[in-house]
Formats: sequence, structure tokens, C-alpha cells
Amino acid sequence: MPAPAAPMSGRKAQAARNDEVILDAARAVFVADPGAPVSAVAEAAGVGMSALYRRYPSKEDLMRRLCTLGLEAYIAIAEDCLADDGDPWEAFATFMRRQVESGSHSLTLKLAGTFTPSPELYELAEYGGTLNVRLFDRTMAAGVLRPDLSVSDLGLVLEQVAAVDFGATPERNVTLRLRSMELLLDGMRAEAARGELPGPTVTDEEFAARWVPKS
Amino acid sequence: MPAPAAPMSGRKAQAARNDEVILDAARAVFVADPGAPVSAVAEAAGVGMSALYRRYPSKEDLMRRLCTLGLEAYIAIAEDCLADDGDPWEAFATFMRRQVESGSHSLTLKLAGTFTPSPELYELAEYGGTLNVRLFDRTMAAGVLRPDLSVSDLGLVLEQVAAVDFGATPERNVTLRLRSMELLLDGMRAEAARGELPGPTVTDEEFAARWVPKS
DNA sequence: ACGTAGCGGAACAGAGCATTCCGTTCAAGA
DNA sequence: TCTTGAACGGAATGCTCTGTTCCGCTACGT
Repeated sequence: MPAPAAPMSGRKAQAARNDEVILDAARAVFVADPGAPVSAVAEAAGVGMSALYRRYPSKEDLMRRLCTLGLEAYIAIAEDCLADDGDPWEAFATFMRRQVESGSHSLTLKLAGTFTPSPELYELAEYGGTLNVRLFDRTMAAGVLRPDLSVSDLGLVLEQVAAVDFGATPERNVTLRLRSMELLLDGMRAEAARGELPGPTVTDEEFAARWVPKS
Repeated sequence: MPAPAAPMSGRKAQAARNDEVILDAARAVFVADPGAPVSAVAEAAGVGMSALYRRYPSKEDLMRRLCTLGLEAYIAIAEDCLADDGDPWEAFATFMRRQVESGSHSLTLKLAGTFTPSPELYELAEYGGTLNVRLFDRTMAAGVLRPDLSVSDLGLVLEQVAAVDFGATPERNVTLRLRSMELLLDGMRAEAARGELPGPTVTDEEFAARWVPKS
């Protein structure tokens, strides 16, 4: 057998590489247009339909996979920042910025509601929620967050930033979103508070409703 | 003829009332789902398809009308706040809050790109742009805005706030959006600046691209 | 040399939707 | 009262778009 170090060619290797190519293409395509046809993903990946349907039984399964990966990325970042014992504000701000950069939240949001979620997805989402709470509480306890914020505001902020979609390229969009995020971060600091924030934030039910497919 | 004061009944009066009912329904339906079928508008308005197609030659024409009305509302608010000679910051903040409340920006944004714009629309958009500049410059000159902001950031901020879409009802969404806007407003004040905002803002070309239909 | 995993892409079947069309209703004038 | 046609309701039409399947073909691995 050839050295396992450089499995450049070979049908198996090509297929393994396609796994990734397809996922990347799917991410790009669906972030740009959540309602894109499967054929668009195939074309973007430079493969035929068979390559897709060999891996995923249906479009929904592909979506679910994408969404799961996105949530896992979200969680990884959260755990990472939670482990940061330095300046509480910096840890929090870094968390928000990195979520924007990773784009995973944007992906998850755009895909939510286009498929019926799996139990695994629910568990991940719930776990991610607890991480949110821990990070938020810690930051609030440090006194650097304006007091009228609540955990749910994290979702509110991330949602609106993820919605920024002017740029012609994904990279450009990240730049613009980071700009928005900076504005919001400055508005979220304890010293920024000019008055009470109006209205109750998003409720848990409202968050959950995001996940039910169709009407 | 009957007194013009109360034309309650009469085919003509009913039709005139339908004009408004249809527009309201269309607004509600298309804001909730920009890709909604025409039949959904008819149903929401409680009329048949004929009532719709009697008034608008096509779906696109209906969209254009809606969009024009939205832009006019936007402009009306801008002119109103520009006429306010009181505290510059308050005038500016009121402008932003009222745009959120009117929802016209949300409407315009969601509809942009789903039809080919008319020249009239371009003129309105351009005029709206000059109002933006006047209001922004005035506020900046008063020294209450953080210096690294630019006019284009108005669009950036309005876009992201308009994207907040958790609520089950339009009213609830307005509440949530006002909360987001308050956060952003606090972040836009001169004193809020903690560091330089990253990256260049949205360019005019990027704004314009929003209006070209399809790809 | 051969069996077959992996694949490209055309063909299929069905859903969804803008638009049209036909029969009906009813206000207003004669 | 009778006639007329504006305004309408809603089913029928014809098309487009898209998820999924299927038929060969290629070339790796044995």
C-alpha cells in the first residue's frame, strides 16, 4: 500500500476530499440563499448530483448536518472564551466578535425553520444556551455590562448583526458585521447606558419558535 | 347624490375602501414573507384575485407601489426631523426611532431586489439619501456623534435593526427593534467611542447593488 | 483483466404560482 | 321596474422550478 501520508490520488481519497468540498460549497450557497436548489450546491462544489445524494439521503439531511456543524462551532467558541480568565469584558467582547467572524450564527439563523430539527440539534442548542448564560452572568457580575441587559439580548444582538448583508463577498460581509458589532458592544457597556432599554427582550418561546418549520 | 360625508355603501365606495384594504394586506403579507404568493395577499385582504388584478397589472407593480409608499413615509419622517430645531441629538435619535416604528425601512429592504425599480423610485431614493446626509452632517457638526461614523452607517444600522424578526406579531417586532435601536444609539454617541470602528462602512455601490433584481 | 465504488448529468414527477377567464352581483340611470 | 356594466370571487390554466431517481461510464484496487 502507498504511504498513508500523501493519499493524493485514489478513488477513496478523492471521495474523502469531496466530503469537505461539498460541505463548504453547501455552506457558501445556503448562506447566500437559504432557498437555493440542491443543484446549485452541486455546481458550486463542482460535482454531480450523485455525489451529493450518495452522502445525504435528502436535502433536509444536508441542512441538518450544516446546522449541527454550525452549532458545534458556536459552542467551541463559547467554551473557549469561558475558559479565558483574563479581563471579563475582553473575554465577552472576544466571544461576540469571534461568533461574528465564524459566521456560524449567521448560518444557523438562515437555515432555521427550513427543516425539522433532530433531537441532537435540540440538545446542542440547549447546551449552547447554558454556555450563553454562564458567560453572560459572569460578565454581568463583573459589573461591566449595562444592568438592563439580559441573556436573551445576546441572541438579539447576534441575530441583527448576522443580518447585515450588503457586501459582495463573504469576507466583506464579515468586515461590515464586525463594524456593527463594535457599535453594539460599545452600547452594551455599563457606562454607555443613557436610559433604560425599552420593552422586554426576546422570550425563550420566541427563540424556540424560530425552529419550527413552515407555519 | 348622497352626502359626500358618509359614502358608506355604494359600489364605488366599497371599491375605494378596498384600495386601502388591499394595500394594508399586501404590506403585512410581504413584510412577513417577501416571497408570498399573490393569493396570500388576496386572502389576507378578504378579496378575490380579480380585485387585485383590477388595480395592479402585475405582482411587480403592486410591489413597486408598496415600495414607493414606504420610501415616501421614510422621506416624510426625515423632513419632519430635519425641521426640528431643538437638541440635535434628540432630533437625530427621534429620526432613527421613528423610522423603526414606521417599519417603512423594513418594508423597503425586504422588497428590494424582488422587482425592477422604476425611475421614480430611483429619484425618491436619491432624495432620501440627501436628507440622510443633511441630518447626519448636522448631528455630527453638533459634536454628539462619534467621529468615526459616516452617513452610510445610518443604512447599516437601519438594515440590521429591520432584520430583527423574532416576534409573533408586528407590534412585538417593533418593540424588539426599538430595544436594539436604543443599544445602537447609545453606541453611536460621541462619548461611547472606546476605539476606532473597524473597516470601511458600506459603500454607495454596495447600497445600490441592493436594488438590482435577481443575480 | 474484472468487479464495483463513486460519479455526472439527463430525465421524471410533482408542487407552487402568476395570470386569465367566466359567471355573478348589485348600484345607478332610464 | 328593467337594463347595463363596473367590480368581483374563485376555479382553471400553463408554466417554471426543484427534489430525487436512474442510467451508463470511469478507473481504482485486487
